[in-house]
Amino acid sequence: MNSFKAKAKAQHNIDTHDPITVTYRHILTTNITNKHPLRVVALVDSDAFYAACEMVRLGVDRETPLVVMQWSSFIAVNYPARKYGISRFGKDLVSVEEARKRCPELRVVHVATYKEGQAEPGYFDKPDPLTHKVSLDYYRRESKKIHQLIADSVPAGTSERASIDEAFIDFTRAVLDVMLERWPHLSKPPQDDMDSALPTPPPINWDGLGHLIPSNDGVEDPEAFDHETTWHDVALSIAAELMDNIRKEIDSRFGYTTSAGLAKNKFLAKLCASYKKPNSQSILRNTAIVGYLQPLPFQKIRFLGGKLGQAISEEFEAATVGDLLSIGLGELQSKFGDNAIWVYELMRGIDRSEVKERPDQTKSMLASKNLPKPITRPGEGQHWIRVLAAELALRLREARAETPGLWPKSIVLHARKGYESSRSRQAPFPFVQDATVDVIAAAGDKLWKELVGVSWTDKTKVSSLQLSFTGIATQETGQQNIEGFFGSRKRKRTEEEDVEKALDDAHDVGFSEFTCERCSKNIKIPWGGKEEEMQAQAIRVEHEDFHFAMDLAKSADMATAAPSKRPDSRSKTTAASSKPQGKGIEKFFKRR
DNA sequence: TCTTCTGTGCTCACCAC
DNA sequence: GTGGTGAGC
Ligand SMILES: Nc1ncnc2c1ncn2[C@H]1C[C@H](O)[C@@H](COP(=O)(O)OP(=O)(O)OP(=O)(O)O)O1
Repeated sequence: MNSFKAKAKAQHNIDTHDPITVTYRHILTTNITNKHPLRVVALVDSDAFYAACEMVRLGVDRETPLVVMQWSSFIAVNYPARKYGISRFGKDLVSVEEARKRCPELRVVHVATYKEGQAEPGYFDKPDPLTHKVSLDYYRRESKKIHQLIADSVPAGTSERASIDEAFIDFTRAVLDVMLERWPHLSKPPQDDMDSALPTPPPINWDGLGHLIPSNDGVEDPEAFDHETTWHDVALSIAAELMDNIRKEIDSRFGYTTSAGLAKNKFLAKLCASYKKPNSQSILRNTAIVGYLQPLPFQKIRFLGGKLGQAISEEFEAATVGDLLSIGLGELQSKFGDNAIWVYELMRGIDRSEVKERPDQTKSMLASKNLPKPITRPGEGQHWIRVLAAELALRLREARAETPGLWPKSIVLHARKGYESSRSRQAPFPFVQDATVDVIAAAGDKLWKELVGVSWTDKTKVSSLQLSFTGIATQETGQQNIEGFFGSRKRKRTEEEDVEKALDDAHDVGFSEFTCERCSKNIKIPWGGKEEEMQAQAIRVEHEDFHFAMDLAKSADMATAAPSKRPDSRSKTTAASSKPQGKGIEKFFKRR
């Protein structure tokens, strides 16, 4: 209930979010900043996104409980399934079997995987992590469709892709447009005085606009809960209408339900989006901000979950945002340096960060594989690099189909040995007509040798590999020539041959053969069942090992001859000397 | 569902050199 | 530009 009262308002200035006088200038300005008094930001989040994607793909009913698995863990659990106590993090419920026992009608879907380095991913009931590689491509594509629809539904440049299933929208511009359309007199300031205050705002009917987070700000008098309507509330209600329309459109067009939060800035929008889920939206009026924040344990807030939050909590014996409100800025600064202002403001719901449009295309593309059974032979590495290359080839091809000029600047290979942190090597990725598996794998192999070649021993175990493209952008001039990039290669392959070969890799029947990149030799491999596949793989790995050994001999010579690259320049610039312990509090920005 | 937590597979931002 | 880290979904 929100009665429209004409009582004189008592301005309390302690509350930063108090109504400030909104003028005609505010309504008519074309320059909307993050300080605009009617600023409204929304955060939209798809409900149980991967699970929703699979429900759409399989055409299952909305009420069907469904989980998405990645190996043996739940990566997404839809809301019907959550009712059975199945959760992503459940410690009392870990196995699919248990989940099925609790919920017999549960649909269980494993994410798509590449089997044995095939050219395209497929769905398997119980893929083997030793031989398969996860593909998240479908979710990225669905995400893109949703973001495109959002971007097309709001003024240009007012939406931001925040993650695979989240987007921010700055509704301020759109809201002002609606206001002027709905109340034309707002464009005519009395006596042409742009700085005169707007008339009293109209009453608002919040019905159907979402969940209003209560304005319970700790005041005892129930009358005090009933705050007067402000122009910012009007702005929120209009944004809520717009948001609701967009959410309905996402649902009817693509079948995805979403939840949204609406508030005066990004931080608060994100925070209130989770107030009520799923398929719902929540509204945080300025009068409700303090009340909503106060009981919140601040260590749940972004960036405060780690050491900084822990340090603050110990220093001030505080747990909630409310506990911290009594700490002055000076005191906070004396203990926590530059971050103090940012923390101080956040605790008060202040966040000036802008909603900024991000290019649709990501700047990097990563294909990675954790190796449950670490590899002990370099040839196995080449096998997995080929698998990763196949995925990158497909994804780059997709991206280029949409944006033809796209090309990555560099290719990077990361490898983790045992429990050490991972090491990487990168190289330019010169333009070729078509990014085939072969071209990418060859570049990856080269990096693989640089990375582990000279240092490979009997005891070397590589437990993780990541191959990625970085600096993906539409191509500018230059670097059209690949001649000499793969020095050892004699024969120049045509694009058609490359495509053909990539397809062969996946689809040949009976007895197959592969052409070795290095020696151009055609090597026969069995094809057919699981058994044959394993044999084929063994042959491939064997052959790769052979080349690797040859290279090793070569590069070992080179290493002793020219130690310019990488011998032990490491040992000098490590730990003690290199890190100035982070300036100020930056060292606290490490989780856990 | 609702004491945010796992490990895996991502993307991005930032830092030192 | 290269290589490493941290943060979040
Ligand atoms: N740590 C992770 N590793 C891999 N994938 C993740 C991880 N966290 C989240 N995802 C994926 C699966 C999720 O469906 C998708 C969106 O994440 P998120 O928004 O946090 O949860 P959700 O969409 O599954 O549920 P909710 O409805 O609560 O938002 O991203």
